Amino acid sequence: MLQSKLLSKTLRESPKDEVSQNAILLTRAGYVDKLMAGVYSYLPLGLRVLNKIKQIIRQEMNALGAQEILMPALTPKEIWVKSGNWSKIDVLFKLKGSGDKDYALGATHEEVVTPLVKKFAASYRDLPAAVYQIQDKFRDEPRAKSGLLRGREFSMKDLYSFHASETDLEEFYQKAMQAYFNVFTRCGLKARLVEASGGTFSKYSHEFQVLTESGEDNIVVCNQCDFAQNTEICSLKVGVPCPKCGQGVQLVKAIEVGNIFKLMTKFTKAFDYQYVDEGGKRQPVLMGCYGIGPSRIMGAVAEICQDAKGLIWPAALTPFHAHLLLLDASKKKQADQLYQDLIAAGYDLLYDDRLESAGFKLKDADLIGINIQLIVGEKAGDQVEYRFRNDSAKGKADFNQVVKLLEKEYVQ
RNA sequence: CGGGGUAUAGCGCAGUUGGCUAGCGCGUCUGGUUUGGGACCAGAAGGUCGUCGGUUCGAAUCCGACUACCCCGACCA
Repeated sequence: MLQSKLLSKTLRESPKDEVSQNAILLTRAGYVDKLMAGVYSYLPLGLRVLNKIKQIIRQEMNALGAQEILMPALTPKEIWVKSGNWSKIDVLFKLKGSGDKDYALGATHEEVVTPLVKKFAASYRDLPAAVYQIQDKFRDEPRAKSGLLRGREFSMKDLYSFHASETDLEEFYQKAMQAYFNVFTRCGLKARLVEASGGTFSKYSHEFQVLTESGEDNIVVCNQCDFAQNTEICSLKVGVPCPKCGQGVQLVKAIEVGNIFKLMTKFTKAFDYQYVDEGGKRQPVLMGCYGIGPSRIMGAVAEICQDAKGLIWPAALTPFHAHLLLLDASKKKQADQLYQDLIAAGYDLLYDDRLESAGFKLKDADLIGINIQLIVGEKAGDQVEYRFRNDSAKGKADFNQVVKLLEKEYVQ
């Protein structure tokens, strides 16, 4: 991709109406554009990152044996009334269509998925069943804030599992938990499993929290063991002994990036979903649900992976494998050739071919934060200078060495 | 939904004891000189001053209402 053609423009100054770091940096670097409070457009750079996150999630969900589907975002009032959530979910976006018909925009999809799976998985032979989708969710938050972290429309991967027995649900729940850890690790985040309330769903749930000062959630954690609880259910005071290992607990801030629940029969009862067992008897179906917010992961990574110069994308999420910078116009042929050759070798490059000063391009590249910078200029002669944005390595290399470098970083 | 703040060109801002043609920086366009850490010179385009109403000879400026956005809180399937 030629940067001269890329639809985005970096901003020297922070947008006036953003305070959160993720919104400031993603806006300044040209990844997103705010349409209204809590609602963002993803520009080409931002969409690439978002898609990489979604792809990682897809791989982990597929490995779990879940099948990807896509449900509608526009839903009829009736299903929400049936579950009781028409009045219980206060952030539900409700709207009227012609003929005065009531609709809701999907804030979650139990109401759609439960009757859906019921149609196709009526026998014990069909269970367990697990389906997921990646779709935008709509929640009428009383106060959207913190950039991508709390929006009114945001990307969500929601997985639902259906089981014939509690042990089967438990087994899947554990596997899903591991898959979630895999997702966060691959996205460059250290997530912590935290016990939390289940909201209107179930008594307790597990959240995946990324510890950072810029988080919105308060959690009580033990540094010695894996004990962690959200303050919404935790009554422990700072410094008191950990109920699990006896060491002192502390209060920290965190960003919630995932949440899993055992719903048991809450929705299968509401939608009268039972399966037929080996003996021909009808039995209750047990259900679990598992959510991850790709856009929130993007916000969390932007919040954490940055320095004074700009963003620093982890290798797995970088919008392009490398950012090629032409700093000396007289070497355009060399840079063009490198660009063509690396594309031919299968890599995604952003090529800064603009007629801008060297300093301008270097500043821009640091702000955008692509994992590796490849610089063609006078310093490296016929070679190319490479630099990892996270400062882990830099040097000079010829074409073959650059290919090896990229291979090592991106091809496993 | 309570409290606080903001609203002037694409972005960031100045201008407000009411006054003539609403400015500055960045960005954009034209020409020229530049090119290793956001270059320089010359010229140009770009504005219903958030919206509606009021006061006035005259409103970006004063008054009222509304809207949007940000922050704190409440809320958070």
